[in-house]
Amino acid sequence: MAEKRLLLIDGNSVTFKAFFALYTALGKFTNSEGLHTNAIYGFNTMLETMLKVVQPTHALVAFDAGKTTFRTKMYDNYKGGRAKTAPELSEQFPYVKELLAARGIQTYELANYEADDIIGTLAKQAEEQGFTTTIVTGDRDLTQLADDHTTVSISKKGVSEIEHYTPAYVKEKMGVTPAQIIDIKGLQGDNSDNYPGVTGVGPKRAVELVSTYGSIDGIYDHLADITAKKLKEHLIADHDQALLAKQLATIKRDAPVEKTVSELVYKGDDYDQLVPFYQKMNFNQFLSKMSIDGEAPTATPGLEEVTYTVLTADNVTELPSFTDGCEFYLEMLDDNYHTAELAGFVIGHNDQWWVSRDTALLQQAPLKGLLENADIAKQVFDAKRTFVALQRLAVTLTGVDCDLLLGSYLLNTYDNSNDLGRLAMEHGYHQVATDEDVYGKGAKAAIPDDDDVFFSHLARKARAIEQLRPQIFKDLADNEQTDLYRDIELPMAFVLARMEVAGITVEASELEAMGSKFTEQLAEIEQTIYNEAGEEFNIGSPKQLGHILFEKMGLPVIKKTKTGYSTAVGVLEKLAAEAPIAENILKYRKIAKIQSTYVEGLLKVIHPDDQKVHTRYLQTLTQTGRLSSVDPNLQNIPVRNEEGRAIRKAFVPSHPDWEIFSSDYSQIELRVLAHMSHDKQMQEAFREGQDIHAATARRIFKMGPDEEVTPNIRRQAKAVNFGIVYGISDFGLSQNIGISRKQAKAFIDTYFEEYPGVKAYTERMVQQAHELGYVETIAHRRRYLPDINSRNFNQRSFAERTAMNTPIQGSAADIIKIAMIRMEQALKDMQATMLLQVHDELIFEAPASEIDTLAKLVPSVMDSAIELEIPLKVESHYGPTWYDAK
DNA sequence: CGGGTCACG
DNA sequence: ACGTACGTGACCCGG
Repeated sequence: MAEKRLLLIDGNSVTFKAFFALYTALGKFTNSEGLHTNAIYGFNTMLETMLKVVQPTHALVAFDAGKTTFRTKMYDNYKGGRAKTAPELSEQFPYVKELLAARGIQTYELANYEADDIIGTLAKQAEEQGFTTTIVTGDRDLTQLADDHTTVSISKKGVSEIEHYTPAYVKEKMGVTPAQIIDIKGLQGDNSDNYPGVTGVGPKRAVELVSTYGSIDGIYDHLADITAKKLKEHLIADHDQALLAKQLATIKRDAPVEKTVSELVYKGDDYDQLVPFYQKMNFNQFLSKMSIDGEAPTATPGLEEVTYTVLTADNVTELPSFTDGCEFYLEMLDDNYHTAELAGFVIGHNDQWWVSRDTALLQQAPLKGLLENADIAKQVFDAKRTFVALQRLAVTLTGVDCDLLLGSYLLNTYDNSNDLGRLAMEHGYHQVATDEDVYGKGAKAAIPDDDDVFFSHLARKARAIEQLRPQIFKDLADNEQTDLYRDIELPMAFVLARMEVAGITVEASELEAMGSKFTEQLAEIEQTIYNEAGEEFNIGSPKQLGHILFEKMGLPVIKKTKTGYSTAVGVLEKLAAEAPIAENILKYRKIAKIQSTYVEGLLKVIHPDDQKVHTRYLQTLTQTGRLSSVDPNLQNIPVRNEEGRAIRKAFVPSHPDWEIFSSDYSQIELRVLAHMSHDKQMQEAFREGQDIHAATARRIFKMGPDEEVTPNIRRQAKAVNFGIVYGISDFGLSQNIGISRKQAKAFIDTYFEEYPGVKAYTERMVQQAHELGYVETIAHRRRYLPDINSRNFNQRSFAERTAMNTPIQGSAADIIKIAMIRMEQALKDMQATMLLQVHDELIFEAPASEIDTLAKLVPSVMDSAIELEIPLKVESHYGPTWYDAK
């Protein structure tokens, strides 16, 4: 007999999961009638995966019937206190059922019972009839149903990420058998279902108790063996609660389900229903997938045909003049556009496309003129990348109107894929493949030899830019982000491009000299460490190091990581008092880091032609609006300790008798906080030019006017200020400055009393995040915080801290970006060149003769970039190397 | 390819 | 009861 495979899905749970997994894209998932479709889409994605993996012969999706069940009769507050289901979600349930009907899968619900109980009951029947069963849910409680013939698949974060629980995996992951899950639940209760277990027992303790005594009954049989006094008291006091909780957690295996397993035959897709359904939902991707699989004769094809003309030296002059603007895309396989081979390009408009592999054509008329003509609007994807690459051909891209990547990132910081095909998909446009699909991935990635494959892909990219542009601009306008896009981010792209192209000179000889010195030092320390350890081992391996320190030498274990012993700085510093080896390891680590990352790392990326390094600033990556820097990262060159700082001696001007000049904002984040919070006290401190950390110390420690602020007290106040900016928690602060949590809480409370405006600000940001789902910077940069309503404490807390921090960090990023754009203008008649940005600092090179001018000009541009309620302060330094510009 | 560690603001 | 400071990137190890 053929194998019988049953697929059982918890419809409510999976729909919920899908809804929240695609929550940030909620706005993108609507059909033409305004119905939200993200949960339906996510559900179907999950379903596709499961159908493929399980290949079921039978299937059913169970739903909850209503609010009252036999459990609410047992316990009034069962699932009480739950937030009402969002209407955007509840409207989707009927369509999930319609989808399932079209896919040939039955649905079922039963009054007084939850979906779990239907599943438990049918799984039991199936077991008796020799089925192999797969249960799909988002709820870990169902792992209690795992057995030799039943796997429980839990959809994790995303809808496509699925974890399969067999009994062995349950044991490994949760530390108990499937049958013991209910005992765990009995002890710890369930917050989301709103019932308590035993006071003081969390997951850790519950697992410990259950694995020792087997079950709740086992624990109460051996109460005498339990020595922890408090625990025992709680166990005794909460016995009834524990038994009730266990009962509530137990899934029924004998619910009065009127269906039998044999009735659940999976019929497969009904195209007459499914195709119109997908069309109604606007699920173009699922539609095209059907046709690729060759299953549905009526569906639209995967990708629409695209026509194009191949450009050559002969016909290039026949190009139109594009007075209405044009789309342009320059293809490179490698990320690093400073060096990547230029593989081809596409240009066109109104769905008329011209393509070529011959990028030399771009250097000739009419293309060069067109690209350099400010009056011909260009629509591109990643303007900075395109600009820098064209600059290598001596073509200066001018007149960019739309950068699809930049616009998309501003709308939603998560929509920042460097792959046009992927990004288009995130906006619901499916008529262009991803680069991975066309070019392949990893080492095997290559531009196709087949002209039609390559050119069609290019033409589709240009068409995607043309099609998506109106929507992006409309959405930006709706979000009041047009100014941010037009006046800050788009000009910023070209400022950054020119900084990247300029590069900064690094003296290889200086690095090499340092390198040989470090090599010697490392060899010496290495020997000392081997002697102290009594054997040779790899000091760079935390695993081997942990073995030596804590097993062989028997040093006390101070902290553990997920995988073993922690050997982080804090731990080694504590050990240093009793073991000199710890001190030496710290020394070794410090030098090894400088050597590998900065000496060797930088030497590898110095360009042989010009002795410079050319970083790439990622403008569409961070969630706050900051830049990041890669290949190499020039935003984390050492400065805090002397050995590392010496690396900066290798960064020099590119001409003799020039200097490195640097200006940085002083306390910009706290000033932004003082501005945004309107806090009177904090503003006063800044207006009077006080040392803000000392002023804070006076306030939170209630010091008299004559009392001296000692360095230690100031350090503590500084940590509190930082904490506030990061979105404070008493735990975090206590860890940072080594005080008790209680003391930390007292500090924070006093801080908020002294700076009530700051307190109101933090509360306002968290509230806004709850109400609108996002927070904003001064320039309307937006960050969505989907986890702000999470029932997971950790996720929610993180989102809350982020809600406080992002407007501050992000507004500081807005400010320096404005300054950079104005700076470039201000420098246009000077030789001085802006080279680097390090978040609150700008670095230039300039002839010595221009330094006096710069020393006035740069701070004035920077501190007037934006008008705040308090002044901005800028400090400047210069010298013959970056090291000296301090 | 993820985790640990450490460099920066 | 939960278990955290915010934002990044590069290197090394080991599976």
